[in-house]
Amino acid sequence: MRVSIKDIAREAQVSHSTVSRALSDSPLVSAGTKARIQQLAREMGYSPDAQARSLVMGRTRTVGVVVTTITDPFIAEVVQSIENTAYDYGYSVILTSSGSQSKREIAAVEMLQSKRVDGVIVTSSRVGALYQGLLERLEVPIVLINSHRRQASPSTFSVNVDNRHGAYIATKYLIGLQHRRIGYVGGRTHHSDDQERQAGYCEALARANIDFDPQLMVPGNGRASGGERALPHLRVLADPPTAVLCYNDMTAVGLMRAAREMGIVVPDELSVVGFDDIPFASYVMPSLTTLAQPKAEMGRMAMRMVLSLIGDERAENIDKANVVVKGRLIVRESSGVLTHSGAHERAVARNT
Amino acid sequence: MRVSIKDIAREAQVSHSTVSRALSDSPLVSAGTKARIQQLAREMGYSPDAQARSLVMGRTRTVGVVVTTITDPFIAEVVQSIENTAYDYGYSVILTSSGSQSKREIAAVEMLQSKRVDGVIVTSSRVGALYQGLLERLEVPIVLINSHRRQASPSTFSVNVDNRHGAYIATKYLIGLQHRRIGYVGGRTHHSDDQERQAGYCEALARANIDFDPQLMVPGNGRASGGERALPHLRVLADPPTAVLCYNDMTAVGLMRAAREMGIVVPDELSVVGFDDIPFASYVMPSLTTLAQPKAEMGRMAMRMVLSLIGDERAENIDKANVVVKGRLIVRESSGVLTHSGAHERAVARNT
DNA sequence: TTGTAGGCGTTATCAC
DNA sequence: GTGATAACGCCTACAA
Repeated sequence: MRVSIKDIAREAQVSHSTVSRALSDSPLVSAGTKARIQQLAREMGYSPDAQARSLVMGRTRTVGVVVTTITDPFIAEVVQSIENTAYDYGYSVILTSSGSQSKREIAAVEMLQSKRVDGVIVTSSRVGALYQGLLERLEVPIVLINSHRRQASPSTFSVNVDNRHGAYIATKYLIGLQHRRIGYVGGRTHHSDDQERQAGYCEALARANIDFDPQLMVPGNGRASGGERALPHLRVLADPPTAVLCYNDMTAVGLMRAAREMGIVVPDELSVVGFDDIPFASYVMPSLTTLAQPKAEMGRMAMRMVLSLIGDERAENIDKANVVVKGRLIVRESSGVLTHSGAHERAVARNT
Repeated sequence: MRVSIKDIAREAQVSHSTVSRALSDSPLVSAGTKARIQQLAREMGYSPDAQARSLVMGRTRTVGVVVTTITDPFIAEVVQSIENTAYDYGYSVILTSSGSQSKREIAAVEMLQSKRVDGVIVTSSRVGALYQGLLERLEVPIVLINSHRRQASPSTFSVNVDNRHGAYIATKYLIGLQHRRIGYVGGRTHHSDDQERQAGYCEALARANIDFDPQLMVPGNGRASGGERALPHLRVLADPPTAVLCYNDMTAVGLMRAAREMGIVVPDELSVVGFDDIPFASYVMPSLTTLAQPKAEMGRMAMRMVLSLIGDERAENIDKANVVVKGRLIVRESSGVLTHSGAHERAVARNT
């Protein structure tokens, strides 16, 4: 049988309210009985029932985290940071994944509502009108990480990477390496982050007086297969690109795989730059130059923003706003100065 | 204000018990009032309070999942499968990560106990005596995935990959490719899964009448850095290995990176085999031959085993046991038949 | 300093 | 069929 404060009360010959006070370290209990009760509670293996407490307190100290899939390495890092931060503040995390299916999005929101979470964090989703409406009906703070949404709302805030800036920096870097024919392989079209990255890419070209060539911009899908399929479209051009910026690292990885199969040497013949800096970016070969998103920081900020919106004093100095954080370029091996040497010479040279 | 069954009762001019019955679709309510109440509940935006319900029902329909870190791609896949299965059965998941710190392990168990989870799944942890004792005090079913534990206990079951068999298969495969000098780069020493994989490796050698050479077995740490550091130790040997089995994929990836830096061509000069089949195994270059663990199946089994142990009728046909599942070898590019050709010829040949 | 009583939102057991 | 009433485990006025 599970032991409750009543059981302790009986054992200690006091009322259950005294036990409750003693266990919450209230000053309204004599030091003696307090110590005695706390000791007893330990001995009896008492564990407070969070549900009963929440029922009367009106707070669960629980947040819901909604992801598309936790197997996405970017999302996993963000979630890890959310969980760590939640732990620091005495909160726990209910994890739900939607697989981008609206049926599961709906189920997730309903379940989080029934569980009476104090706040919700949504990561990397396209938040449709229906979904957003659902979320807002929860009447708890909502923080969206890298998620596009229709419109602002009083209780919904966001933490986003500066997509435009990131793509701008990355493209500018490639231009600095003398590249003039720079491709862009996108994510899913109509996703706002893809569009923003496109915009940053175009802006960098424009500032360097490089004509934008729509042929150099091909769509992907945010996964490796997108990059893999994109490369042939670029190589078939009369004047193919010498460098490619990819929507994200997985796209870049797929593109590099295609390059290898086509016998194109990266970075000698083609520079490749990704976006995200997933852990694997440094382990692919060649290792991937990429625009790193501050994933841990974003998770931490989102969690603290939720706390702040809930009214937790410990996080009151946190911005309650739509925060935009800047990424930074991490230069690795997949990018290099434009050269005119062929692959063959290079490969031989490397092995002598 | 949040709407409760009392609010609906007032509005519908019935007692709150009738509302409760109507909403749970009890046959003890007339079809008319039932429909009326359900309609009203929808209009008023009613959401049942899971905590209040759990309080009286004695079940939360929630399971706790304890991981070391969700950023481990193997763990992420397992957790995703757990979450999917939980969703299928109407359960939700509380995620906690311990970072292998006993302080956080303790906190996690306490929190899960307070939250009154119906069961717990622990992934890829070394479950120390203290930790296991703590878990068992929860008095709920516990299922360990790939986690070593001291001893059996009535409510604690496990789902494990057959480490010995997996390493045996992988090593046998390399022997079949004519390799005779085969190295093994371990995980953290004293982890039982590492020891079991070692045993499988040794067994395969023994059956092929290949002498076991302790010099060919070097420790790692389960991460890329372990593989990276291990390779030099192997190459410095008088008779270095022509193939290496690694404790896991990350170790293999690190080892391949070291190989590249040392100018060793995989698989021409060195065959590399991993263990796990993390998603990236197929994207590293060369792609990694590895022993795949059935991650989705393991997550699903663990979750269903919990349900079965809880007494959920829908999962009653599930084994309540210490299940061992077999992995299967996935041959990719990082392994090949032993040859005596040098790197130079090969590399040139490839680029012509 | 301690005890009594009420209530949080449910479900369940009785009567009627 | 429906409605009181109690109970789940906890917190918190209010009373003593």
